[in-house]
Amino acid sequence: MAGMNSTDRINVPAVTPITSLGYALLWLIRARPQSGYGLRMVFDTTPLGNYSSSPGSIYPALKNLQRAGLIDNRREDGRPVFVITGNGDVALEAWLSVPVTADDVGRRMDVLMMRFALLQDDANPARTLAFLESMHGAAMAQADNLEAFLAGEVGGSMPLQAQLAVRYGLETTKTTVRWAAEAHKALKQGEAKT
Amino acid sequence: MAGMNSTDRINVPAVTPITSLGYALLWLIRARPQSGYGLRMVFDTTPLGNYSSSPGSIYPALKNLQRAGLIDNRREDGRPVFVITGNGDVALEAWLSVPVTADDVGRRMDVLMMRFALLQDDANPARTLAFLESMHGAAMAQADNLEAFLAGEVGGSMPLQAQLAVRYGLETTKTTVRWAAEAHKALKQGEAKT
DNA sequence: CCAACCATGTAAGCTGTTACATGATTGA
DNA sequence: TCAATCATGTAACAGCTTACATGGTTGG
Repeated sequence: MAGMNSTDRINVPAVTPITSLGYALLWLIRARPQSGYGLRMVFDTTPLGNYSSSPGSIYPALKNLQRAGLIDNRREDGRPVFVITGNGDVALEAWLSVPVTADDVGRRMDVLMMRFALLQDDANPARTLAFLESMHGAAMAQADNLEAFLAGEVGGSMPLQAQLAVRYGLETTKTTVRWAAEAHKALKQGEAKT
Repeated sequence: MAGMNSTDRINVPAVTPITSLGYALLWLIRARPQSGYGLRMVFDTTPLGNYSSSPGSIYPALKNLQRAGLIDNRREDGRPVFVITGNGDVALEAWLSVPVTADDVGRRMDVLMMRFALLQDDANPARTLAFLESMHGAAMAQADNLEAFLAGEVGGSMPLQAQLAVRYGLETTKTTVRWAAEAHKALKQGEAKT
């Protein structure tokens, strides 16, 4: 047993946390069970979150989802397909429902926009509106943060161009506030028509 | 020599390309020669690009700059300081002068804003204006790209919420266009006053 | 003398990417 | 039969981050 340490006998790879790419895959699989190859083709032909369609991205993420018990690998009509499990559905629902934070708005707008796109045709239409409301509130909070920073000790004494750079972040955040309000209105109108 | 392969005798780490963090360090060192610790403190007390002040970020980047011959490690009054070399100055000047592309605007605004902040008090004031003009043009090009995409085959047939997500990118880009124009005006006015 | 600061480093992880390799199936 | 498509995988890298470790110096 010389030279053996605790990791030597562990051959079961750990389940790492599900990433945004993982949730995108989960959503696609729930919408239509398909193979890894099929999923890659989806990423190839649509601008889904800007993720790469290369195997090095997709397959490791699928392995991880499977290890986490969120998807299953079956064979239908001789073709391999991934299907979502009960746990997978629960996890996806939970992720889609997480409230938006000011930090999200400041640093992960790309992920938020992907979540918004995945909420398309959601079983519970109110959830999309709740998402936009949450985002609207978080963006306003983030705008307050940035304004407070600029008015404060540190922000106010920065060189002009550093201040202008922060001001750009503020303008972008305000754009987010406006967009969330407009998207909310657009969806509510579409809803009323039904 | 059994078991030996070509990598066994290579102990000189390769010089990897200089990253945006590297250029930020280079700029700070040029402004004032100082130790790695001193640089960390700068990242600690200012929001420089949102980089971490942790040693795991700074020291490897400094090593790389040194390997590339862009900085030197000296000792002044018994204290260690990094100083910029002639090559370092050339590399920094070149990086600060690179034209802005539409892709930069779409995906690396954080880096562009850091560059803008580093142009503060530049030896050549016209360069800052040129940067903003370049950014303005690139942002307009990017806005055209997004509008063309939405009007086109693929974009037009996407689900509503995916379209709204792209539209968010468009609004953000338009904000960039406006900001660049306003910053340009602000800096020209400040220049005229002198 | 010892807490606080100065100074530098490594290991592991995160969340992907590009590039390469491999084989099965299938329709023309 | 052979090119195209279907299907899955690994290795290496990118550009950081967090967490941990390690010592020297210095002022009170």
